[in-house]
Amino acid sequence: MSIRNSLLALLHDQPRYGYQLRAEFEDRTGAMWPLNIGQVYTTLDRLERDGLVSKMGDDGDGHVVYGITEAGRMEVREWFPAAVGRRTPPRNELAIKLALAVTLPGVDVAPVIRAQRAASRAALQDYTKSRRDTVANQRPADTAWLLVLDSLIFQTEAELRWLDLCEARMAQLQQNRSFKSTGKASGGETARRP
Amino acid sequence: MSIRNSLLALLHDQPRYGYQLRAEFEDRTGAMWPLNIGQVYTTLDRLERDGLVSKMGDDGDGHVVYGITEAGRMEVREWFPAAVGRRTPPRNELAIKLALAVTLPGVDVAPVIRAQRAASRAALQDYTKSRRDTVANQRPADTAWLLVLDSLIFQTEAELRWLDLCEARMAQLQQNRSFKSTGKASGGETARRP
DNA sequence: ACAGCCATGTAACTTGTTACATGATTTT
DNA sequence: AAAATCATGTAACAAGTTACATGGCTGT
Repeated sequence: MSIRNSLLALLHDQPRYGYQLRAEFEDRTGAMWPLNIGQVYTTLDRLERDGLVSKMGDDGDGHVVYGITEAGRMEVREWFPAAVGRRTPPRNELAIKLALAVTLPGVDVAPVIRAQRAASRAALQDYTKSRRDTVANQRPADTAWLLVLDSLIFQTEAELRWLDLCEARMAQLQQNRSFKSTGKASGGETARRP
Repeated sequence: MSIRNSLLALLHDQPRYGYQLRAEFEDRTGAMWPLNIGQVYTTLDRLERDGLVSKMGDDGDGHVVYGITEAGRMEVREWFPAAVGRRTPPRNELAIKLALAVTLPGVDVAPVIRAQRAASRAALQDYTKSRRDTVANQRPADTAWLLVLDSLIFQTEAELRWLDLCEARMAQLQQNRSFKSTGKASGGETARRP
């Protein structure tokens, strides 16, 4: 849905053609989420099918220019203020993976956490470096790209903190098991089988 | 990919049938990401097509039980320690939306941020409440569900902090524009047109 | 008898990805 | 002349969602 809505928002601003749409999108997101050009054309087809955009013919340079329709404008006006991801947040593959790792027997959780932490740390460093470089350039046009970078940084930091918590929780569990095996059952370990 | 890998991981533990797979998945993720039963069957078909699982026939109760193959086991052993989302992180719809909102003329950013903040705050409260309830129950079986909740909480907190930053950045930009219009150009606003 | 859950599936659909074909224009 | 980039598209595919059909079994 992101791409569809993004292209629509760009066309809400002004009519554009396929290649332009990709360039504008990647300008704003700093090419963090590269947009395949094929995707642009198929999405434009679908938007046209749904009556949200329409071919406006040539622009003099032979480009196939699309314009937004009234129905499309309405969609954009609804999209922007509509909060995202309220109902069911998008599936978090990392969270799912660790949830399975800690509950399935025979999976060694520690290396999973370690590998992810290394990757997340590397990503965070990359983002931070990009941020330094971007700020150094001092180009006000990069406002959007900076926001995207900040979002990625915040997210990754949260991920790292969560990984720490996972590790600590696992250690705690191990300890609890030790206590139990030495006779000191913890309060939470009430028997539940009849 | 999450679902496919999750089902495979569950079958790596032991053979199961469709309904069971959904139940096990939702047990572990606390039904935060509900799994449509139809999806389970189509995914099993694809896994079988790819030679990662195979029908093991009946289990005595008439259930269609699937088992994992050697190829499937290898996939699972690769999946767990493989870090997630390194290359291109999954598209963040909120980040994209705000990046477009701040760069497209004619979009009022403030209400977009406000609406999202309200929604995120509400979500955070829900998660926090669920967490309190779950901890109160003191059932050790909920370890995975707690981790998932913590992940959601961390993520949402990061989102809220990021929204604050966006708002501050916007205010700053406004101020810069005022300065400029009163003749005091800021350092970052170097002219770039030839 | 009927409602509701367990259980297995199928069909049609959406968004998004990848690979390929084709030709024009620009750069080296 | 060759290579790269601009530009438009198509075909095949993957993952996931939704709605529907079907039948057995259980509890009221």
